Amino acid sequence: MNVTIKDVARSANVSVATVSRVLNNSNLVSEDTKKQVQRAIRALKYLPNNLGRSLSIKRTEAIGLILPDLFGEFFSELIRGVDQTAQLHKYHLLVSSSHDDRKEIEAALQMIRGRVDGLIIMSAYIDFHTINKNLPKSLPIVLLNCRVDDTSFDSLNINNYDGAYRMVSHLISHGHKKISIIKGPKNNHDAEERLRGYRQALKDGNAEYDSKLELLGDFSEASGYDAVKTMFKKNLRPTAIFAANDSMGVGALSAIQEAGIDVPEEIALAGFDDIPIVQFVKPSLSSVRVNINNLGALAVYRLMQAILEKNKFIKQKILVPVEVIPRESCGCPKPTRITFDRTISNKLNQNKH
Amino acid sequence: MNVTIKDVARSANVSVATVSRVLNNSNLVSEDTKKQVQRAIRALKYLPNNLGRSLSIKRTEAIGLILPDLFGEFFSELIRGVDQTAQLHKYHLLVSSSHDDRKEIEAALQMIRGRVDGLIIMSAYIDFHTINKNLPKSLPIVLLNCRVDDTSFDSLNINNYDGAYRMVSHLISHGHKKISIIKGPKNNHDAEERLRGYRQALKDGNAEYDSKLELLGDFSEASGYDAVKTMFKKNLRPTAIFAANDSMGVGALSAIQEAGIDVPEEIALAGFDDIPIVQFVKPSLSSVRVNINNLGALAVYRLMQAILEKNKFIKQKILVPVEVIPRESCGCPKPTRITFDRTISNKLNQNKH
DNA sequence: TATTATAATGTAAACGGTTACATAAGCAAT
DNA sequence: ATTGCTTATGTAACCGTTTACATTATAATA
Repeated sequence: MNVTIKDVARSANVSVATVSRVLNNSNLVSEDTKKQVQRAIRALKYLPNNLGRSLSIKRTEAIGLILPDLFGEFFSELIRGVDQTAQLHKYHLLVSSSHDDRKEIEAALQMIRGRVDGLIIMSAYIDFHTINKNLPKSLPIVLLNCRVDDTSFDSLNINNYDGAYRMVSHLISHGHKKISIIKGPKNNHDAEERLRGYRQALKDGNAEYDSKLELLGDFSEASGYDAVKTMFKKNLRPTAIFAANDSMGVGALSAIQEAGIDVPEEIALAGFDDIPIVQFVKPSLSSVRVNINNLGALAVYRLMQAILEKNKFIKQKILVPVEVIPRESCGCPKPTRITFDRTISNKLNQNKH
Repeated sequence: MNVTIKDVARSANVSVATVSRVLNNSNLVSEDTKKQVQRAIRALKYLPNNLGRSLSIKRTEAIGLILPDLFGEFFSELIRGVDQTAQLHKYHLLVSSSHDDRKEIEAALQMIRGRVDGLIIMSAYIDFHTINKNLPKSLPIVLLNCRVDDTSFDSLNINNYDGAYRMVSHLISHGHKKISIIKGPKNNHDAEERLRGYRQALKDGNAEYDSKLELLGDFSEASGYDAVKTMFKKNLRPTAIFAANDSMGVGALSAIQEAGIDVPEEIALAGFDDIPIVQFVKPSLSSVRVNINNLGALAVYRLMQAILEKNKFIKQKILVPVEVIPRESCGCPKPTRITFDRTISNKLNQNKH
């Protein structure tokens, strides 16, 4: 059906080996022959098939990224960071997303297997057993923000605990003693760690602990909005609220303002992730900055090490540091606007041209 | 190195054909033999290699999605829509992003070629020639939001022109005669179409046309903010501003409010895309709703048709309709909150379990 | 001139699967 | 006993590349 290397060889009156050499810029082929082959390639509109090539050289020159069903800017930032870094290493990226239960993730692992030279996995449902059952021992893997205990995998985790701890401590330093949290979704590792940081900060800061102050949320704007509405309905009145991510923080802000309550005078507010939008709401939202782009870049960097050094690669568990960004919503003065990573990366892109 | 089908065959004392039959649930193999083979598979921890399989059956059971340099919520929504629909058809998705010039997109096409059974392409830089040079004639393709003139490709486009036209007409119906636009990035097809709609609406509505009212932007929050700051500095005072996307709309809102000017009383404001956040800013932002999730789903649907019906698939150019959502920022009363697609799709997901 | 090194090309065996076709065994019908 | 059908299995070609090794031609050296 499609034209193959054999057709080219026949048409150019050479062997397939010679055609292959031309394709791979081998210097073991004479100028005349090379021209002749290239003519045939053009004439037949020949396009090499990657499958055959990969099978033969046992490399795909691609890495895989397995993601849960996530939404918002985190997702695109992460993919961008991963893709850009992969391209830097002359690797291509294959993303497979929306895997939110064990079956789906197993299916994803099975399909990606053989198509990539290494794999970055971000999933709440991944574990030693699932990986070992579905992936060859020899495939380099980096786990991203996974719940991982043993040292058999290289792993990268955002220091969610530390970020939450420091942000809540910051609220306490403003004098708050009654601080609510709007929690993230059940079964989400990030959410759990942020909750843990919140609790520890309360304890260490001698602030009030009350399980009623722990409001339910699922990381969406709407859930943050609803959490606050429900809170008011129950006549709960914390002096500060820590939203486990910015989307919920923005939703919460909207609900507080609708109730005619001033932020930060009557209720202080803080979020997590530092998505671009939080600098543009009124008042600007204090948040915990996670450099998602860098996170993706770092994951690829580790993976490339693992692929290249194969046997002598040393697995690590890395905690990626975060940064508290105080803004108006917690009672701090408005800081100068931060330049986005995006802007920086765009500039880098432009330099490439 | 890795264990192959041959190793399994040897270990189970059968031929590779029999092992293959077991793997593919052929009913041409006796129960006893099947058990024996399965035992060997488990014992050797055999994992079939997709490359070999795909090469042999000439199908990959995967589709590709080629994207420009992505940021913001648009892309996560799109990827989700595409992935979910692909999974529905038992297909897997390979995403390749960050292709913002001709060279990069050619590299992407070359790498993805052979690894997928069909391709969805979204790019400002794609054209007939690039596709024909880098992809086999036989590969089914759907173009998404590309600048496409001829009918040689199946294509899907958001009706940007119509959305902008109707939103600006809506502003005019509020009595505005002096309406600014914050434009999107150069060379962006969406941005161009939205600008075209803006201009035509001004003309048809007998509103003032002045090229000074066309402010520069690049779809980022910061650019919307800066556009308005610059506008004030130049003492330009339109009574309404149409931001070519919501991110810029939010940035613009922030700048207007910092100047102590009331929205919508003194300046009305509207955006485009209807990202979730716009319902939660004060005042809520009027916008043009694009059902991105559906857009992705529709693209996959068309592609699956093209893959399955191969020869008898009829190429179309489809314009995806959009919806004007008036909110407070243009002077309309605040509508009831819309349920997100996300929420709907999550519910669908839950039903799957 | 005979020998050896080098350069250009070809042959054929991988890579890891699937599958058309061949074969063999068992059984029922003639 | 022969024939034909069904079921289970094996053999080997094929998918589209790369590449180790073999071969040949050409030039340099003894």
